Amino acid sequence: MAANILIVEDETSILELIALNLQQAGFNPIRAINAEYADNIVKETVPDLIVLDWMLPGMNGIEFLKRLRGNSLTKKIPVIMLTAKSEEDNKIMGLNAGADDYLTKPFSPRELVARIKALLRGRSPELIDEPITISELNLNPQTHQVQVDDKLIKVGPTEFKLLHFFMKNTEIVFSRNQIINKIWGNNYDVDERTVDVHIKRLRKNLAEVGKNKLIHTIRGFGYKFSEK
Amino acid sequence: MAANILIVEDETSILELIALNLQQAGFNPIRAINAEYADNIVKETVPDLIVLDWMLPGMNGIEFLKRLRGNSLTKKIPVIMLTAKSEEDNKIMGLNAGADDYLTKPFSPRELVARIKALLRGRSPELIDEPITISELNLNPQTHQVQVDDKLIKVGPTEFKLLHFFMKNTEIVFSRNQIINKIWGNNYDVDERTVDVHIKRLRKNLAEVGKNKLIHTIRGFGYKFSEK
DNA sequence: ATTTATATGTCATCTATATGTCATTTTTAA
DNA sequence: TTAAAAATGACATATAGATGACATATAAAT
Repeated sequence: MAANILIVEDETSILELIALNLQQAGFNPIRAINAEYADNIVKETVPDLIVLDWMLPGMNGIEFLKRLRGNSLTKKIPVIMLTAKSEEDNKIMGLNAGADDYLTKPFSPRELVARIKALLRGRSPELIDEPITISELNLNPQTHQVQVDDKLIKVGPTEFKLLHFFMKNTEIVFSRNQIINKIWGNNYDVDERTVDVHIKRLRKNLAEVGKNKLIHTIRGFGYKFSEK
Repeated sequence: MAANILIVEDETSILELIALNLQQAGFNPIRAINAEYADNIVKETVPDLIVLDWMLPGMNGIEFLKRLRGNSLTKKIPVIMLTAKSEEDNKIMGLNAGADDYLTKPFSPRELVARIKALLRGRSPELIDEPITISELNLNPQTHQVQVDDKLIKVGPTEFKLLHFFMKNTEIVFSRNQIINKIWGNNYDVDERTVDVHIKRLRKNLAEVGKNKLIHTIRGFGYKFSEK
């Protein structure tokens, strides 16, 4: 569920520093110590954002970036470039090559996280855990609360995940299998009917505040969360 | 943990005076003798607050301020403007440009510190280690005491840190790993279950004054401190 | 330096809550 | 009216969290 962020950085101390901070900020860091390695990772799982060091052994950052931009699958991934202070001029080259933002070393991890959030907010807001309100129903991932006005609603762990997922993806119909993959994970083996049961439980919870109608059954296809 | 405060002031005597006083007040002062220099610093580490002189050589204070407000990352940093008495009219301009407070020279360092605290209290209370009281439970980091009314509560070292952390970050759910990182430090290797044990000990301590309910278990996610 | 007290982290056990499945009932669309 | 799909209630099981005990580590006192 958390955004996958690929970090391409050859200095392992910095790599770890970044990874740790991203983890703390609720992201899922993926480490790569050079561009070749990163390239392989990208082929397997397209990350949601890339933090890319300018100076890398072998294929350098710019080259890797150009490659990313040349492929339709990876063309749109937001990229933040890391440059050393002395290479300041490179930032122009970096931005020209298609970087979305850049940061000069040394930088504060806090700022990096802030910039990542800023970029993700623009591109894929569903990946940052911000509070969501839909027809007075408010879900706050930080406080782990669901409420209407000031009335708190008790919701079990799985139901919470389910509701969060729905509220991040309103109006879209999901099959039971899609829901299982999103909530339980890809290689999890649960019965399709189990989804029905959790939907039922969630509806029961929401019924306390009269919001159970937000979850719609699409007969033959699955479920969707909709205001309409 | 101490708040980073950027001071932008061209007269080094005043700069040092301010820096000294902030240090004494437990803040971490960062010095800049002009706006260009300050700009570079801000790019590296976003400070928690800026003390900005109005009259500066080169780019003046207002210009710098406008620049700050134009960037989403720095937009929200509280800024205190310093103006000379003769420039009193400028305070209006300063506030228009987005300053959060202003102070006319000569000012007492004590007053500056007070205003800084006031601003931080509103924006990021976790940065000033002041006593915190939440539903009658009072924690004082200076005296290292926890009490309700006048009744002192005995709390072990780890439990104290834990409680302090929770009281600075109320309502937010933290995973056991996040708690470990915050309390034990980043590269410390303790079992996740250990958190449970310390939570239990803290609850036991708080139970003496009936405040154990302030710590909530969020099944499957972690713990949070909440009045609700 | 030695003793004493206090705090720490881990483990095994107990308890509460959540989970997934199934059988049954109800709803829906043709 | 009927067949398929979805809703529901019940239940056995799994899992996460609470707790008490203990051996060890750390700090304080002598």
